[in-house]
Parts: sequence; structure tokens; C-alpha cells
Amino acid sequence: MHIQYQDFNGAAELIAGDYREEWVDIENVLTSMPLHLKASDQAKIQGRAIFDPVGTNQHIADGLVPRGWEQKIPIPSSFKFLGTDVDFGKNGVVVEVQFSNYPFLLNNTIRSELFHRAQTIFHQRPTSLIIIVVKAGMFPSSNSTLYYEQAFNQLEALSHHGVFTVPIRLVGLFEPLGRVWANWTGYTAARYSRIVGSRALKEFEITAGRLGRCKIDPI
Amino acid sequence: MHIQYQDFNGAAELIAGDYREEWVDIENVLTSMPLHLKASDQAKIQGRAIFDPVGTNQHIADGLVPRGWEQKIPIPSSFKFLGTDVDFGKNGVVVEVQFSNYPFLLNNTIRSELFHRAQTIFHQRPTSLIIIVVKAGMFPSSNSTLYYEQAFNQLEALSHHGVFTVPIRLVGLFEPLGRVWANWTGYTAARYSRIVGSRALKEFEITAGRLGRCKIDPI
DNA sequence: AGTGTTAGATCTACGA
DNA sequence: TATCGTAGATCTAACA
Repeated sequence: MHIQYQDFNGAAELIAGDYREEWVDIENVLTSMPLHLKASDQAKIQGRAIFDPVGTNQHIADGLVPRGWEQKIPIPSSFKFLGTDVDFGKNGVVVEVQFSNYPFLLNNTIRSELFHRAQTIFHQRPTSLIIIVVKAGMFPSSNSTLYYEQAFNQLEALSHHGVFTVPIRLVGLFEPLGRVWANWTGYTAARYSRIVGSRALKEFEITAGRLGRCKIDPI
Repeated sequence: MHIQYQDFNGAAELIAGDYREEWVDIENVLTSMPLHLKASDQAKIQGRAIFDPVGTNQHIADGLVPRGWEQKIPIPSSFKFLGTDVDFGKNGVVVEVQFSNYPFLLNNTIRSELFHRAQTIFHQRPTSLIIIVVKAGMFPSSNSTLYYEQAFNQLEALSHHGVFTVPIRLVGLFEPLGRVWANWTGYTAARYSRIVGSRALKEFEITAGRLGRCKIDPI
């Protein structure tokens, strides 16, 4: 997929410096990933293609883990009220991939802020940089799932007000309009299942909708 | 129901001063409310009584609106990326009732922080005090729904680190162990429906479980 | 009438 | 094996 990103609190400088290799890992995994789609089970749009968070998450994990990223790293017990684990970590870089509902953006951001202030170690070094990966607003998706433009606006407002100081790179997953080969996956249940029933590369056409939201149709 | 609360950033002093009447409204509504229960539709615990967010939300709205609280007050367009509205407001006091998943706590808290810093007016006066109402951890509930003890720990950690400065009173809804008459509601669908099919006061027994979580059984 | 968005509801997945 | 809690998935409700 294509990516766009925005840096907060000096993330760009950190990545240009000590964390270049960690960024390259992420960039390689994301830009070599095909768009993943699945069938919606929402009333009135049953069967229509929507962004597939299960497939996308799986693909990212399959890419990062062999590159030395630790997955689901436990949160220390002193911070257990902030959750059980962070998605990925390597050398003080924490990655959160977030396709769930929009409030997770501020949850992930603020708990990361505390991990940073407390110098919590997730992998080798104290938390120094957070990379948050989200999908673009262009994709038809489950309602209320977080999207890049929304996350961007929220983080920008927060950082202007100095609410958080941890360096964050917010990464958005995009796809150009037009024809695209996407990974179309059927799961063993219409909702929630992570068990692949069928998976195949299939061609779709992405066309612009009214505003930023697009339509995705099989060719 | 019984309530417990915890104050952050001077909320107690504000309530003892200018906002006594607004607090009395909320206290009266919450303490005169019966426990609301519904049937779970979760696999393996189908039909078991769980905390009913729909009924509880409805009861609170029915109590606050006649007391002069404005409901679903629109967020000004300059902050539209923070959402569409806040639950209730009166004279600069904003109430958020939150029974959805846990990340909404930090979403509601941090967006309230921005409303406070920007002196956003929701009802007559600039946002001066936030009251967040949640259920206690004792109740069987839908998975991952926010609970008081979790919210308490998160807000405490945040305020210790100075991440937010807006005065907040966090209010938890509790029920003593033993027999209780609760509002048992059947909705027109097993999930999501807000249309009451049947509603009746019914007696339940609340017994202590392993840790804080309790069991609730019909008598 | 159909679209789009947030809010709220609430499930399954998974590991301790 | 069953329980519990968070993470993630993803729906319906309601309103602009």
C-alpha cells in the first residue's frame, strides 16, 4: 500500500538519527503489503468490500516479527491498568497498529505518553518513539473505525496544546484510485473470525465518492 | 444505585462552591435509579444477567433533562474532529456517561481537556467541570466495557503526571451484595436494540465472585 | 430516500 | 478445563 505520515514532537529527527533502521522495517512491510478487503456483514451493505483489519494485522505481524520485532509485549505490572501489552517493539520503538474504534487513538497516545515519561522498556531500550499505523479515511470500513485524517487532526490539536510530548509518527495506509489487485479474504464466520476460509488476489476498482470516502467494486 | 466518586484537579472544591446544584441533580438521579439488567447474548453465557447500558443511559437522560440539562450538545465545528456532541451540559458542567469500551475514558478525558483549555461553551458557561459516570467493576458486563476501578487508576496516573488539568469528578455506580430489585429489560433484538420489549422490576441476588467481579442471579 | 459520521453496544479472539 | 481481562472487530442507533 501507499503510505503517508505525519510527525509529532520530534519524531522525524529521531527517525533520521538513531531509528532509521526501525523505520525502514516498517516502511518495507507496509509498502509491500497489498490492500486487504473482506465482505461487510452490516445491514444494507452485506457483502460489499470493506477494509479488512484482520488480514491487514496478520500481514503486518508476519512482516515485522521476522525482522526482529517483538509482538504483544507485556505492559509491566506497575502500569497494568493501562492494558496488557503493546503491539510491537524493537529497540525502544513501539508500534501500535490500530484499526479498531476511534477512541483507541487517544488511549494508545496517552498510555504511550506515560510509558515515555516513565521510560518504560518494552524491547531493549526505554520507550523513545511511537509509530501508530492506521488506515486512510478513503476506505469503506466498519463504522467508527479510526482513520488517518481523524487521527491527524486529534494529534495535531493535542500537540499544539502540549498535552503529549512523546515523539509519534502517525502512518496512514492509502491506495491510489483506479484498478488494484487486493487480497480478498473469506473468513469462517461473517463477523469477528480470524480463521481464513479462502484468500485470493482479486482485481477491484477504487472510485472517488462524494467526499474523501471511496467506493470499491470488483472488476 | 449507590455511588462512589473520586475528584481530580480541584473538582471537589468547585462542587463545594459554584456547582453544588449541578452535582445535586446528578446525585439525585443516580442514587434514585434502580440497577438495570439485561440478558447477555455472548457465547456460553447466553441469557445471563449483565449490566444494561441502554436502560441505564435512558434512565439517566430521563432524569437529567427535566432538571434542565441539555442533551447531546453539539461540539463546535472548530473541534469537529473531536466528535459530534457531549452527552449532557448545564452551566459549564459537562457530563459524560460512559458504558462503552474502555478507550472511551481517555478519549472523553482528553477531548474534555481541550474543551476546557479552549473555554468551549456547551451550556451558558465555559467548560469548567467534567463529570464522568461509569459502572463499577463488580457487575457482569459486556467484555471490555469501561469500569470505575480501571478509570480511577488511569485518571490517577494521568493527573500525577500532569497530563490533564481539567477538573473531573469520576462517579462509579455500585450496588451492595445481597438481594436487590433490578429493572430487567427485554429488547426487541438480542443485541444493540434500544426498543423495549418488556420491562419489569425483578429480584436478584448479587454474590461475590473470585475477585471484584460478582454474580447476579434471579431469585 | 440514501449517505456519511460519530456514539454506543457488544460481540469473538486470545493469552495469563 | 474454565475464568477473566484486554484487544480487536464490528455491528446497530440516531442524527445531520
